[in-house]
Amino acid sequence: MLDLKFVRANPEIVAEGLKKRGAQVSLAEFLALDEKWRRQLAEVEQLKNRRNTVSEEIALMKTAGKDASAQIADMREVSQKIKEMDESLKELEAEIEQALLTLPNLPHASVPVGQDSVDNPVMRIWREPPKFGFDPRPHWEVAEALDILDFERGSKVTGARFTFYKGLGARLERALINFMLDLHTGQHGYTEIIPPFMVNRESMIGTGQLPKFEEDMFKVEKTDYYLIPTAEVPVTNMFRQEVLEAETLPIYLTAYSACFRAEAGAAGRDTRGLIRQHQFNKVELVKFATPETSYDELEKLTADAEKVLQLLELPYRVVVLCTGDLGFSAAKTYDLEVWLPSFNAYKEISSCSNFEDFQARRAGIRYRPAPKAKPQYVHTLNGSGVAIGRTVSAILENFQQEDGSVRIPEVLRSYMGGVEYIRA
RNA sequence: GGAGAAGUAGCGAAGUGGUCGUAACGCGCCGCACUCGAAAUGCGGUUGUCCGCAAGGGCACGUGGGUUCGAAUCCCACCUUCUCCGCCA
Repeated sequence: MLDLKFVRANPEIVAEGLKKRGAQVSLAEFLALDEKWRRQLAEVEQLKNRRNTVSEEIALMKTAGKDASAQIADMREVSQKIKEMDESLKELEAEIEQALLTLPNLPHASVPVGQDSVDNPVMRIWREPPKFGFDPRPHWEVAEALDILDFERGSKVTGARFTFYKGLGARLERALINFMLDLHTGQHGYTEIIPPFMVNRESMIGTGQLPKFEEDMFKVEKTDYYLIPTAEVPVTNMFRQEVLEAETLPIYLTAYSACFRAEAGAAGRDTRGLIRQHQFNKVELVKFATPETSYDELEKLTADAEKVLQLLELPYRVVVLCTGDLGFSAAKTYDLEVWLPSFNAYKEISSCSNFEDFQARRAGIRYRPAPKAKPQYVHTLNGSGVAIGRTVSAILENFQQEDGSVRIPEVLRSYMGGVEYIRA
């Protein structure tokens, strides 16, 4: 959420930022609404002041044994007026709140202006894509030949975009989760979290999934709960409506969770394989930082995610999302894209963002810069560290052998019970 | 799921219709004094937020409603925690 005061004072800066994203927003209407609200607020507060003063007088008169019926009758009218005005004020507030909640974050100055993913500049490339002496197969074919993924039964038991992992396939998924958590906790200084996989509506608003993207979520019937689309939601909301002590920052948390996405609008895209599932596993990185350090922290967080791919020997590149491709809540985002031979392209496997105070303002996450100082909003960051299902895909495709077996990267073997190759 | 109890500042806790919710009292924390220094002791300070150029106001006692001239206090609904029972991995 943008700062109302900032929007009020700098409408042209806000309008420009939103335009760079390609968002069509009329600020004039919004500002008029705000103006109206402030006018009414001043008016009703004056009435409340009068009510408070006179009520005190009534109390004094009563204890003195005097008749206060004239004042009481007077206040009855004032109170009625206040009630009416409070109601209309509440409606105005709700309108402003709604407008504010549906405005996306402003891009950081360093974010390149562009329309869509085609305009995302490539920052760096790690390892060239592999060359095969044979026709490499897509991961779903590799996996079915090895009997480690069962897409058909997933569809039967649940529906499209659900999958059974089996044998060494399941083992590989579990190995990756453990490897990544061990790396981030052991080498990168993160504290491990296992969060709830369902959250309430407040939390979804806190990180920016709601109110705009309801269709992308799975909602649990008869409750206020949503299945989490990423551990970012519960982990960031851990400190919702709290004031953190400055010396505790930065906070580094890493969490494994299953993630659930309705994938509305994705019909027909990536229908085969593990790339686009309704349920997938992910190890997430979340940081809470001061505004002064948050962009350094973003670089470090991205490096932490990259380390996973490097140790797994997977070729990848890093792009910076241009203004038009930036997510709703993010001020700046780096995407890590892993090479997938079956796509003959790089595919997103991690998205690392600095949200600045956008989420913190929604969720009320603050810190006290100094012992006596006013609380300030923290900056929140997160990134996949990394998506597990897509990593499995990348391993199956990049490390497949001509005989159909798949080489397990060195670093994973101890997690795989010493297995070096998955064979049929 | 059933029965009971409770939610007030960083923590404990008082207040049960008006005369001070920047909230008694205690702990903690900050400053000062005393001291070579510390401890102990004494004195002072210690919520957040909104509107306003300011002066100055408004709001908040789990949350949301209601009653009243006036609600932490009375009424209703909900949330959370605790105790007991039931069920359960």
